[in-house]
Formats: sequence, C-alpha cells, structure tokens
Amino acid sequence: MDAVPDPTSVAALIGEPARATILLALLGGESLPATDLAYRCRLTAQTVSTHLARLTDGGLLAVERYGRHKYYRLANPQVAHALEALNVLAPRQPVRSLRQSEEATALRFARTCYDHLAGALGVGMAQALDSRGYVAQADGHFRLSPEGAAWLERFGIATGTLASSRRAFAPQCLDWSERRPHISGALGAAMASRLFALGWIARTGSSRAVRLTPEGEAGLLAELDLRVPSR
Amino acid sequence: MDAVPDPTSVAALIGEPARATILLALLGGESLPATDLAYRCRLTAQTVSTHLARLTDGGLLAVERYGRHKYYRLANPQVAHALEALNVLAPRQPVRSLRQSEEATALRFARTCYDHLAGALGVGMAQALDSRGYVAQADGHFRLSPEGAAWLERFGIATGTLASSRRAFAPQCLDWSERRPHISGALGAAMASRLFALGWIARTGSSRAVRLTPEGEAGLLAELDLRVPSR
DNA sequence: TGGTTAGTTCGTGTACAATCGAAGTATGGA
DNA sequence: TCCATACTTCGATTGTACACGAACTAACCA
Repeated sequence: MDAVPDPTSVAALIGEPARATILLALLGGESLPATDLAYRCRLTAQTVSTHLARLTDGGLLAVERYGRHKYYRLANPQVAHALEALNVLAPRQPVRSLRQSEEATALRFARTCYDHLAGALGVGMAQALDSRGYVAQADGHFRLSPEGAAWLERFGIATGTLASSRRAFAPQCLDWSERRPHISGALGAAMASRLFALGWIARTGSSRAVRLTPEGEAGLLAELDLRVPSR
Repeated sequence: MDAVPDPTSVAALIGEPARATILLALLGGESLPATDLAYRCRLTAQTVSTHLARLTDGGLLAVERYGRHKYYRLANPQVAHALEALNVLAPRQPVRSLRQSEEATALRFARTCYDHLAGALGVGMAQALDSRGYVAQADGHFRLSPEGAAWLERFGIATGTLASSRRAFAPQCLDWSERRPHISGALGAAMASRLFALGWIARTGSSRAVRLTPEGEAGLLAELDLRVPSR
C-alpha cells in the first residue's frame, strides 16, 4: 500500500536550469552520452555527473552503458508527459531573435515527443487516421479498427507485434502547441520510426524539430489525404 | 509569436515544500485565505505571503479579495493537470502510519480534483456514462449525446448553460490513482456540485477526499447501474 | 606498459532563496 | 476614535545546493 504521492521532489528535480536543459535535450527521445549533455549545459563534467545521478535516482532518467560511455534517456513516457504539462503552464515569452523564432516555428510544425511525433504533423496524422475510421478515441487511448490495422500492415507496420509488447498500445498525448492529442505509445513510436525509415520525415540538426521531406508530403497526401498546414 | 516554452520556472515554483503544500491544499478546488494556508505550511504569515505572491505572479494561483481577506485558488485546470502529471512520477513511498494509509485509501476511492470528481468514483461515473452512450470520447474530450443531455437535464444539470460558458465543456483528466480519465471542465464541475447538492457525496473533514453517502450509493446504482469498487 | 578519454567522488567556496522579526498599510468592528 | 485582524514590505540571518578544482576508477588503444 502506497501513501499519497507528493510532487515536490520531482518538481524540484525539474526546476533547476541545468537539469531542465538535460531533460529538454532528451525530450526528443534520443539517448545522449554524459559528455554531450555537459556540453549542452555549458557546465563541467563533474557537475553534470551529479545532476545525472540525481535525475536517475529520482526515476526521471534511464541509463545504459556502452563501454566507457553512458547513454541517458528519459525513463518512460510519463516523464515526457509531465514536461509537456509543465510547458502548457510556462509563461509565454516573446521571441528574442530570428533564430529563436525559426526554432519555435519548426517545433510547432513537427517534432519528436519522446519517441513519437508531435506538433501539427503529429496531431494531423492522428486526425486523418480518425476521420478515415482507422482509429477511434476512447478512454484516453486510440483504438485501432480492422481497417486501420490493414492499412498499417500495408504501410509497413506489424501491428501484431506491437499489440503484444508490454508497452501501452496507443495512448493520447496532449500537445503543448496544438492543444489536441497525438498518438503516443507503441503505435506512435512505430509510426514515427517507419516515417523516418521511409525518408518521409528527417531530423533537423541538433534540435528535436523534424522536417517533412517532399516525398513525405506527397506520401501523406496520397495515403491519408493529409495536407499539414505549414503555418 | 511566442518562443519555445521552458518548464524550468514553473517546476521551480512547484518544487519548494511550502509552495507545494499550498498547491496541494488547493488541488481539491477550494479557495482558501492566506492565513489558513500559512497554518497548513506551519510558517509565518510573512513567509507564506511572499510564496503566494510568487505563485500568483507565476500564473499558478488566482486570488480574490473579500474585505481584508484574500482567497487563493488554482488559476486554471491546467495547473491541476500538471500537478497530477507530476504525481504520476512521484516516488511511491510506503505508508508510515495507519492515519496515512486511511487517507490514501480514501483519496483513491474518491476525491475532488480542482472542482470535479476523481478517483475510482470519478472514473467509474465517466465509464458508466460512456457505456450507456451518454458521452463519447474523442480528441481528449468527452462529447455529450442527445440521450446524455436529456439524462443530465433530468438529473438537474442545465447543459445549455454549461455549453455556452467560456470554459472547456468536458476535457478528459488523467487520474494518478486509476490511470484512466475522468470528466473535468464545466461538465465535471457541474456534476460534482450537483452530487454535493443532492447529498450523494460529502466532504470529509480537512482532506480533499470525498465519501459516498448511502443515498449516493443507492442513487448511482439506480440511475447509472454503477457500483463503485470500494476496494 | 603507458597514455588518453569517459565518468565519478570529495572537499571547498559561493551565491541565492527561504525564513522571520519589525514595522508598515488596509479593513472591520466596538 | 481606538484597537484588532489580515496581509505586506523591508532588512538581516541562515542554510543549502550548486559549481568546480583536484584526484580518483574504469575502459579503450597503441
């Protein structure tokens, strides 16, 4: 039997600039080594090492060793969810530079959220699948119809394997930019990775923004009649 | 045009024990005066006053004056949502006392979340309405069917007035205890307040736990065929 | 074997934020 | 009019957690 949960310690972990930088760097779903994270924080390796240890102890990060490297990633999708929920409350600050403005526009258009797609593209795909009857929304989750399963198989996603994985199949995840849900969970992850494999979307440099390639634009239009507002 | 949101400052606000105590005290949806909150924090009025000012500046609290009193409440439902999302990540600590255990059980069974019902009772009602076709879930929201509207009217809730309010009608809100959605927004608030008015549910002392009265138990069974697992 | 790189542990300095006493401003009631 | 209550502002104190240099272990390579 557990006691009433207390958000204080988790919030304190997130509410420190260096640790927030780390979490945001990993919010795109990547695994990054400690040195890389130290560089992004502009702090020494020692300092970041202690932050990483605390985040891992606190259950926010998971870590894997590869030889002498340690790769850190968000421990689970709930961490990404909490970060997005805090983003919704964050004071909207006006852009300070052209650089920032382009970054924000790109993120609003499409980005990875943990390991699935978010932004106008992620929400648009969820909508398109829904309006074609491929998925239905209930209980905070997307449910796949037989037609949806058939379409996904044709698209190159083995839905049988996904459904049998221990991970939640397709929970809704609320977008901070669109304020509507996109598909996360095993299905969201599989769709994102299939889109990367097809070359329909591609990562953009160091940011977690994602761009839609010309092939992707044509493909989504042909397959789902989806035209994403580029804004 | 806004820049990319940054969760750091909000998390830092929540991640301080006194401020977290304040937010949790208000998570039940009540409005409380500053002195009351100071008492709960076991801190002096001055100290709490500065915390309240920072929470208000940060957009987490709203305040209303009544004479020389100031009543504080959560600024909006998103604040409650973020707190619940952090609760999901909070380390599960074993109960330390019988007192704590009873508290946790009571909260799991039924509690107010901001101004609507959560816990097994809140989730159970949402499920019951859904399975009768009174509401459908889509897009992170519950939508009311004509049959649902008729039932609510009979139940004493003027759905027309609700729909025209500026507040979101019935978004899904994810429970930390049940990990499934319950009804929040204008409809969630109206349902909770109707249940209080009917005497079907009642507040339990100082906690935000809520108990189901014998009348409520009978009423929910008769009206919605709902039997809430007391566990 | 010795050198380089990745990451950790330890001890110390420092800066910031939480806290409270003292003194202030409103409001309400006797 | 005077006093009590609710809350705020100011200034001083204190505690803590962040940061880094120095020194460590562990892996990899030549």
